[in-house]
Amino acid sequence: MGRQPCCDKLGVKKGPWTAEEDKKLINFILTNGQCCWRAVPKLAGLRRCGKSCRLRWTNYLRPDLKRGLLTDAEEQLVIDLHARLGNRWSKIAARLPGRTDNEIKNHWNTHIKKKLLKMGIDPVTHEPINKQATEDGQTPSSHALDHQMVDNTTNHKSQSQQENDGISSNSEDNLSSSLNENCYINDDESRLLESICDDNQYLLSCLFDDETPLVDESWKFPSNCADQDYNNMIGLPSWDNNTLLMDCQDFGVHDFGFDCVSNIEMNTLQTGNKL
DNA sequence: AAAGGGAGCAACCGCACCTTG
DNA sequence: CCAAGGTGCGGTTGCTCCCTT
Repeated sequence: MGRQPCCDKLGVKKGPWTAEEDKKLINFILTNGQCCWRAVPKLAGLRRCGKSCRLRWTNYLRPDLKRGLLTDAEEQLVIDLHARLGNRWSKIAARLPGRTDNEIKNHWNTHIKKKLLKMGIDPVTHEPINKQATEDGQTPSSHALDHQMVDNTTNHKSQSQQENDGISSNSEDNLSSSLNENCYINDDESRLLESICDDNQYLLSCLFDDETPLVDESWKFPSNCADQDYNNMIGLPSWDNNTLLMDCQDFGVHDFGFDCVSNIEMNTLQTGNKL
């Protein structure tokens, strides 16, 4: 079909974002909200591709992002979800509030993969490597069957269509019911989830509260202790059931009564914006 | 102290899906 | 129904930092 490039390649800057560019993007999003990424660079005065702006915002500038290494509980959750969902990082990220698909993907490739290999577990199939070798050509275990199911939805490009038809949403978004009622989970996994639960009640509630995508949930700044601390840290007041974005769309940045942008910049700079 | 290599991470690329006219 | 534009996702690249020699 010969699609046009997403942006005019000429005069479009690439590479690491500068603090100035970040500031412009944050200011624009907080003032106008997220809409029409293609138009964002022009309106925000950035010589960047709209895609690049979206990526920068969703992965690094969003005020609800957690930074730093994944906790043990988060890591366990990623492993468990990866066993079920495969490399569908966005789906996995949706169940880890404040984490992005890119971050999880990177963490998986750099840390978890190695960890699993060290433990003798195949990071692709989540089967013990030795066991795999002996079971080659034999009837797959129930867990391996899980992966077949996962792979069937992961690898076929019609997967999102299935989701739209409500097929995949049964296997993913209703993960909780799958976990509890279907043979998706064995005793070991059940115990694992329980341990995750003990470690991080919030994460578990996210895992089993599937009605609302967590990526949206994470915008809400719930008033539990951890989030309160986080809000304080980045200088946000605590709001109940309001999304930051909605507020940002309704009011200009300065209507917040605090310098949100500079706080976010601080957050960004503190967390390794290498410039 | 300097060089080389590896690890980690930010960002880009290309493809596929979704939406709209 | 089809084509084109917009968006999101996963894979990959390349830069930077840190550790080892």
